[in-house]
Amino acid sequence: MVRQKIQIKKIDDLTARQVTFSKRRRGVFKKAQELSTLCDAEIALIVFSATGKLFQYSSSSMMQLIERHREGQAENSNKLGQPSFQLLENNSYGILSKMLVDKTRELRQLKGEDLQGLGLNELIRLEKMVLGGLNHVAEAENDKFLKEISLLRKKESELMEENAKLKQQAEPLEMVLSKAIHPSASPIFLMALILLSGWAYLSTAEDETRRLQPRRIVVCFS
Amino acid sequence: MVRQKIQIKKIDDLTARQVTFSKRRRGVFKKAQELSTLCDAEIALIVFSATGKLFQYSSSSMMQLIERHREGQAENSNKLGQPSFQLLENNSYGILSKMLVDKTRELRQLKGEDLQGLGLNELIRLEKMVLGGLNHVAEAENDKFLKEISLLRKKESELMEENAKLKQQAEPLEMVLSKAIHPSASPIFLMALILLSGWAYLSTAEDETRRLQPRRIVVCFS
DNA sequence: AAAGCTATTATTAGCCT
DNA sequence: GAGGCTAATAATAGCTT
Repeated sequence: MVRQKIQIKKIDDLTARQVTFSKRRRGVFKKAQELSTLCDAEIALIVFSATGKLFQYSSSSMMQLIERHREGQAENSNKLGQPSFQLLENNSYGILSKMLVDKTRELRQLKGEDLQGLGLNELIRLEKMVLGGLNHVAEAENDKFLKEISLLRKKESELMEENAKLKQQAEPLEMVLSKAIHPSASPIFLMALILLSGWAYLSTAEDETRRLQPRRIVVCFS
Repeated sequence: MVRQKIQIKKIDDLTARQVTFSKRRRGVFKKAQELSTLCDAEIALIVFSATGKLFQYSSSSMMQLIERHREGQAENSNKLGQPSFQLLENNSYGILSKMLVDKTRELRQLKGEDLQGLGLNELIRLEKMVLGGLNHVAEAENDKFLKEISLLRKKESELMEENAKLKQQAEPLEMVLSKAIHPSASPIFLMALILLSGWAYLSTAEDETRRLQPRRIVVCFS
């Protein structure tokens, strides 16, 4: 921004990084305050330095703003109002249950998003026609763009896969909890499930590809 | 700050206030992001417009940052969770424990990735110098690229936040497990709780639509 | 209402003390 | 390290479309 333009990436030199942190932190806080005053907005700004020190600004009460933010986030949630949800809300598993509901909603929204390309290939071809072989800079740039996009898409795909895995891990817990607190669950019934599940897990977990197609299990007790 | 210096007080004209809000909001968010990237700081920024609309930015997970802020404020360093985790690793709850360990490792690797830009701005400027104003196609293409990249980065950020949230779900799981080793808990009940999780997973994972409506189970003993 | 355009002010990177 | 300086970039107020 000054004597020389800098690129926005982590500053290597520790001293320079600390100086920049101190200067820019003041700048951001000032901008936040100005925005709040000029436009009658409510703002909360929390900054942790790399060393873990906390700096904060809020136009009114930080707690109030955080609470309002939490409410705003949860605003869209209750459509899955499962019967078990009501049951869980007033007991010790309420927090966990609520988190699961929120997560489920977010995943549904995520899946609804359109992840397709935007006709980039068409534009690339058109550009090549116009430029011929003369513009090497543009081509290098395109490569850079395409690599970045490819990287981001790969990352996105990995993240979605991870999300799916995490989701699969988490959801059984919800079911477990709702069942676990049911007063009529018999210890013998649960023991039977222990035997079932232990065997089923061991017999499928060794192979990732089999996990999504568990063996069909037939168990007879006599 | 421009054509004429303004004083920092609430802007009277509604339209002007909205325009300024939109412009300056972008500015503050950009500054926050730059500070986070340049100085390796963790930042959460929550903005409510005068009309109550929520805008937010966070360098990692908003929930994590708010939680960290709350802890920092309370100054209650309770360091819970770690002891119980340690305990779990060597006991009979190995399956669940292993799932947690794996997930934690994956998330740590994910966080270690470098998500910074790749000097695209440098290339863009160079291209503009070479092409002058003649090549409108290339500029349209760049916009397209940049929008795609921006979209992907936004998506990536959302996914990472989601992952962080999913990770946080696991923490209650730890609490469940720490309760599991509480002397007053029934071993049979807790074993059932844990292993049923594995069973429920296997019995529903094959079908996305059935996941929230697990199969009805009938077990007969005689 | 939203997007683009400058003239101006605001911010700040690299130095220096 | 903290604070000050200044050239240079970044942000943006007031317009226009």
